Amino acid sequence: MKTRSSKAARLEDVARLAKVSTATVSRALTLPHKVKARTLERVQQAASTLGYVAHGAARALASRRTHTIGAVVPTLDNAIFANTIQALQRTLDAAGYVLLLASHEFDADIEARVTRTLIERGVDGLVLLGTTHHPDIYRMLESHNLPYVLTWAFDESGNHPCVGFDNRAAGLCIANHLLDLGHRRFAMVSGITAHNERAQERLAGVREALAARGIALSPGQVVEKPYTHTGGREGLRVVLKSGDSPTAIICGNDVLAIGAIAECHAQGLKVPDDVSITGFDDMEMASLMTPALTTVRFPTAEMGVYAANHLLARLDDKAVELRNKLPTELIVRSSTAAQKS
Amino acid sequence: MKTRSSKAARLEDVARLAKVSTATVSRALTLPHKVKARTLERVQQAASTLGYVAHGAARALASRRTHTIGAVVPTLDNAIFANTIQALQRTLDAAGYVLLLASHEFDADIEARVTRTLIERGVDGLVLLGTTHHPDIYRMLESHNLPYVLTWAFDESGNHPCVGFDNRAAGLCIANHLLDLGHRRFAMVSGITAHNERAQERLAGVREALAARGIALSPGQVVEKPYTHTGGREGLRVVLKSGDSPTAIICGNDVLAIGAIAECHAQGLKVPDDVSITGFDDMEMASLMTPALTTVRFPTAEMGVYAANHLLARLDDKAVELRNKLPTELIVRSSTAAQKS
DNA sequence: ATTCTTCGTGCAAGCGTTTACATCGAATGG
DNA sequence: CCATTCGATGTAAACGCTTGCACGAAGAAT
Repeated sequence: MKTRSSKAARLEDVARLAKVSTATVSRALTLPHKVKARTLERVQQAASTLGYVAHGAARALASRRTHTIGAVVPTLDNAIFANTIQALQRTLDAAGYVLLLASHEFDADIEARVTRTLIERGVDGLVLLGTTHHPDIYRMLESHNLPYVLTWAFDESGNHPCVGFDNRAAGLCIANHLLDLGHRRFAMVSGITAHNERAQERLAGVREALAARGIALSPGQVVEKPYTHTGGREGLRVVLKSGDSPTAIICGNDVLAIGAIAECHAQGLKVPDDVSITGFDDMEMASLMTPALTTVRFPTAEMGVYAANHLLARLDDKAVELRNKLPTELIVRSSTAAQKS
Repeated sequence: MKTRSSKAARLEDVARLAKVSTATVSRALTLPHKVKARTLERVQQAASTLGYVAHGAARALASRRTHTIGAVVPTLDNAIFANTIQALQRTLDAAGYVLLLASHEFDADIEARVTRTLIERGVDGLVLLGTTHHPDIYRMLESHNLPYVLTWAFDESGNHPCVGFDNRAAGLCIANHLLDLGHRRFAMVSGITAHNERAQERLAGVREALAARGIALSPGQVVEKPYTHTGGREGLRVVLKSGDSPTAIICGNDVLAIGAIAECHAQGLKVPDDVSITGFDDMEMASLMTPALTTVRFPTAEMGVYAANHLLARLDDKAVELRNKLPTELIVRSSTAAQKS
């Protein structure tokens, strides 16, 4: 309350102080090479003494660009998408763009609502996660002619720009690893598969690998739980109770696996001596825990970088490939072991 | 490219279709009770058939409100601030506000830059983390007359609205716990204290508790590392090499502690038999690991909720208390034990 | 010198909303 | 019945910036 900052400075105030027109100030601030060096200096001086901060809304309205990219992710609760978001952030920031983030807790209606909010906020482009989305979302994207890119899944239909990996192959891969170790009694603590093709695909991949060796997963051997530590603990309890006493438990991601291992410890089960446990993702924690987690590494950061660059290129009217499938990698650590006789 | 959505619909288009003025459409959409039921219905019908999405920038320019709150946090890399952000998000969302998030990786200049960007984006309010900020930041806040609130620290000076807790008391508390267990040889793997009063205060609290029992922390017994798992591992190696063979190692937060424990395992040290380790925060992971982590619980989610409500109240011209100090709690688990012999 | 460019700048028309204020018809009160 | 009030709607002026266009000056080409 010391200074009587009656009002924040506007472009006009800067113009007056620098003795030029508002047009020149605008150009000096956004296209510095378009004004003479001396003028530029005067304007910058004026702007700085007034503490001028541009009015984004006015700018957006006039220029029809917000330099904002929106991202809609299922959750911010845990670290699952942290790498991707972080990489997205950094890459956009380096290009002068800001990331607007929204989450929907795996609810399709909320997803549609927050996506709409982002569009309303005027994002120049949108990053979506997965391929399964409310039809309204695709409708809005189209009617606003908004660049977007799907991540964390590869759209086989070819209808959408995307950067992802093969979730099914990942499922195949981890199941084969366990089969090769001699395991024959399996259970899976999957994520919720409804409206989530990533979870569906991983489960399908697991089933496919097992089927190839003549093993089927009965309903009692598959349990769906939210991607939380608690989900992992509960899931483990359920499959243990089912009575098939599995020797290998495939979890839908690392978070579930961490919960499952914690529950094993709580129940006095040794991992991997009594039971092998796997995850998906290879978040940092996977390598730090005891036992360290066997998992499939996903290209989380790469997807963020690619998504950002893809959007930036399109906003710059540059040509870009529309789809990008990145590799995954089996990471064998100490939470899996050969089945003992 | 199927539909020739030449342009997104504007207010005027809706007005024409509903046979009313743009003013009425605007009112129907934002103050439904101000228009007659029949008109309202016509407008809604028209808006929906046109797939109308309001133009946020135009709206913001005219109404001088963006319904956006900005938050500037040190990092999104790990889960440290996840709870607070999540709670903030949810609370704002419930009130029709959107959260705009930015991070600065513990760099004061970047912090000033992104804060400026947020203000430029027209946030109606700002959530900052900690009390130590670039003077430019406080200057901009004032000149724009922007409501803000500091979190994760309690501003003893009383100059700033804040919601936080006593970091020094937390340090005192954990150190006393270890002293009570009989430990006398200490080390601390602190976060980077530069420009970070939270880290400074925790360290100061620890020093104070030790001093009360006649123990001092020599320079070799304190190492500063970034708040990462890797930082924890490296920090542990350093204090181990210092030759004082501490029996208790206080880490600056849970992330550091998790890294430190992983490094202990890697080196064949038993926790807590050979060395006791503690964190700060009580993130979910702390209770899941083996051994489960002794730590001080911070009111992370509560701060998010409070910060949101504080800002919402001020934006609504309601009275609110300006400062709120929340309690912390010592959580004793199995990473600490009495010092043997 | 004269004409043609090029460069730097100013003028002013939007950009799509919101919101005082004006207007008008209907309801109310005397 | 007339005056008054009130509720619903329309009119039009902002909101603060960008940008196409026009213009004059200075340099380049002839």
